[in-house]
Amino acid sequence: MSETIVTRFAPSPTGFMHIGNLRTALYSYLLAKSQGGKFILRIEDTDQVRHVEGAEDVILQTLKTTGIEWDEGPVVGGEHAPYVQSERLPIYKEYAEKLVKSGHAYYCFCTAERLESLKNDIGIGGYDGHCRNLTAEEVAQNLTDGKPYVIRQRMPDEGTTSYVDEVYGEVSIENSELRDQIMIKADGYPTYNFCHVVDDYLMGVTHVVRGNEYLTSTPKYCLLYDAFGWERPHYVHLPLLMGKDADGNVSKLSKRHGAVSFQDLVNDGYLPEAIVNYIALLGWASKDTQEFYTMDELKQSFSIEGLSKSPAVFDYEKLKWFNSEYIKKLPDDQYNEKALPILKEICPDYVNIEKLAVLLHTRIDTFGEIAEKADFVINRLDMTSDLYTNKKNKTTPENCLETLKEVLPLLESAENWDNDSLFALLKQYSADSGKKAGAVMWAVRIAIARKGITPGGATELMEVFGKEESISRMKLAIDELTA
RNA sequence: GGCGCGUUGGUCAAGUGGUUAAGACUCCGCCCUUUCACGGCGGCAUCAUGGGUUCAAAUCCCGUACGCGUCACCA
Repeated sequence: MSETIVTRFAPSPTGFMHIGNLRTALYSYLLAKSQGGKFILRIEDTDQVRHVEGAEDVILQTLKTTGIEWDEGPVVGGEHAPYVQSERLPIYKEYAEKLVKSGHAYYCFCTAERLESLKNDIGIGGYDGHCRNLTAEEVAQNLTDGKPYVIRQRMPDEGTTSYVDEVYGEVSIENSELRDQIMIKADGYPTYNFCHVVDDYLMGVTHVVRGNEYLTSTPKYCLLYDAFGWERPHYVHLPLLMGKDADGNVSKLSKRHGAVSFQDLVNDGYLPEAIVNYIALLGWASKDTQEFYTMDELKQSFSIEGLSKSPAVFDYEKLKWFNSEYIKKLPDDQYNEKALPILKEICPDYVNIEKLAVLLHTRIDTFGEIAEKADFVINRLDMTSDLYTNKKNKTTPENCLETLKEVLPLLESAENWDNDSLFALLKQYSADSGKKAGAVMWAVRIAIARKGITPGGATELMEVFGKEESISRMKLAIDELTA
């Protein structure tokens, strides 16, 4: 009988969801779901100093909108409740005491000052084991004296500890490298190093999926499992997500590289589906060349073998491409639901925003770009007459002026102001006048748009502007060219 | 600094001893075309480095370099 896979995502509530954390959650979720397993969400809020109010909601909300559903955890509950560590304090205390009794842990009464001076003497993070061998009487005396204390894990003096990571293979560390880390802090809260082990065991987690910053500290956790006599879980460490700065240097993805939280990305106009699709492929790849994945397809395809060992650089260009593809695939009603409110907000009343939205559909990478792409609609841009010069169509400011003067009355008397009618009208003029269609279109488009690169052609834009504004703009253009 | 992990084009990557070293993004060119975009076609560009092992190495071994991570009463 093969065991049922149980994975978890255990974020600490910091107030925002880093994209790297989201990817960890995704992989953890996918690993469970790819094998019909269970996925648990647990909140690790043991750092009271850095606690942020309402931060838990950000986590829940992000997972919901990305489609990562937890089988056990906050809101949905489960047989291992509670799922918030600050509500599990007695459990950690109990298990820590067990280790003290068995000799795998000990009380430490060293003051912050003493620890600080140690740093100067024996280097970073050193602890000299000062309280390692206190007698039971000394401990009891200190306790009755009310001295503050922590509980430390007693590391073996010699030997090595190793484990086999599912991604990186065997990892071995000399026990002499391991510090007697703190399990229970002076404020009674446990540290991550201790409580995640207890919780993972108690909750039946079979596969620990997390970033590879834990790769070298995992032997300490293995030792904890051993001390309790528990079976060690499988470890799946993930390559880190990197960012590249202006100088081309890479480092762990952080705010200096741009928007790095899920919410930032959404606010910039990225679709959750596109974000998930992109980050799924940052550090994982399937054997085939498929690029687009729905969450269901990811659940089907995901496997540990596809995980990469080397760090991946987050590339905003590729995210943009994914996003533009997802926008193009969006059905009209869903696209309009997002685009129309933005256009309504920024466009003058005479603008046909429905038509403009259609033009923009295949031309934006993010919804945040709409304002920029539509700037010429919102304002009459400053322009110079050299925009009228186009080599391919052999246009010049002079011949454009002539075209505009001749076209203006035709437009003024036009009865239908839709794209097809306007296009037919200008085509007819082109045939009658013997001018190239492209040249006519160019003159009209520049005159009304006042911009070289526009979403859509001359007649499409006239439809967007409506008759009155189009003609008004054209008259302005004629005046400027004449002067 | 000690320890650990990593290194295929600018980026994401496939590749598990014999391949013309896939594919995608970016960039460039061409076609389509009322500009731009979309779409279609094509192109530039990669196995960090030095030694081995082997008939044969991007693939296996060792060294070097570089990068990253980690050494907290943070997670």
